Amino acid sequence: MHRSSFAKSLADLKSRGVRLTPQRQMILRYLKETHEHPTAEQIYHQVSQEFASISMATVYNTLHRLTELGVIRELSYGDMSSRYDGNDSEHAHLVCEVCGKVADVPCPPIERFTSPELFAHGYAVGSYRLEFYGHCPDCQQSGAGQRDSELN
Amino acid sequence: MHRSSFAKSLADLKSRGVRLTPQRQMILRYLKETHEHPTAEQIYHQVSQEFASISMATVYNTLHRLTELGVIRELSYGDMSSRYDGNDSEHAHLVCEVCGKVADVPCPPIERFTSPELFAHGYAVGSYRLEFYGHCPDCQQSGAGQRDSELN
DNA sequence: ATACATGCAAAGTATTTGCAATAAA
DNA sequence: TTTATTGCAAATACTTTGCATGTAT
Repeated sequence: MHRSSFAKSLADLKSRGVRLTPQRQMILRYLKETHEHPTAEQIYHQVSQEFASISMATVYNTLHRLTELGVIRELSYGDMSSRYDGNDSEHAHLVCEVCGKVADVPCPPIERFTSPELFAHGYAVGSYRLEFYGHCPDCQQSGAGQRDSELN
Repeated sequence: MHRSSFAKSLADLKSRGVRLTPQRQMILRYLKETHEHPTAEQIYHQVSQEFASISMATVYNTLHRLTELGVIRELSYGDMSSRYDGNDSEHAHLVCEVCGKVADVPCPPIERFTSPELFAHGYAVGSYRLEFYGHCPDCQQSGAGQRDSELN
């Protein structure tokens, strides 16, 4: 038996002296338990059900703080709101350009696609992002495809 | 001698029946000639010098159209405005998280990092994006680092 | 000639901020 | 008790839209 990813992150944050308000715990738990890559809006909606008075400002505050602390990831896109990912292990994403759904895919270790030219620029690289864009199975069959709003 | 990337794209668009207004040509030329990955604002500013009456709406319209046509790429980020890339060949980016500067890096062919799991999801993948985040040489030495606004 | 692009100003959306009230440590 | 976080409302930043005018083909 191993502790949930949520419990692990929580302990980690506590040991780092991060203040753990109920709001933060709920947001973190939700992100660690879902695989949905929700938007701030969806997180707000979800967490509101248990904690009615929470505000969007707190949701955004918390998401930034957790991202900065490295326990979640922010995925930003040009034409839709950012999505948040509780899976902090190394992986890539499959993004549906029609409905916005995001799926996780395993990803080769970073060394696989780093080149000497990369280092030649002298950047101190801390992280990377690999994403594939396309149409998900649902949106391929339903000719027109559902909008970003409907499912995902 | 080979035709400039701009001339090539222009001919390509013409043959595809795309209406080539002076505004569009200027924006496209600028993007094909710079390696700066400018924002919409920067493009507007630059093109305004030759074509004073151009509007932001036209800049955005054009950027979307050109992206859709596949001759440029849009790079969106969470905390700053999108940047546009006239280099339509396969490559990755090095992004400075301090000043926002974006550099091109060669990138292995897509097959190098696709896995069976990727296909198992059934997505029809059309494109991908690979980005490395870190601190550029300039921002590493200048301890505090310049802000997104200053240089890049 | 005509469909499509432009430019303006107004609207929209996502996200951020200031600040007084509140609660975690 | 102290200092960071919350929640509200107002503000900002970026991007999009409606519509009358203009223009590339």
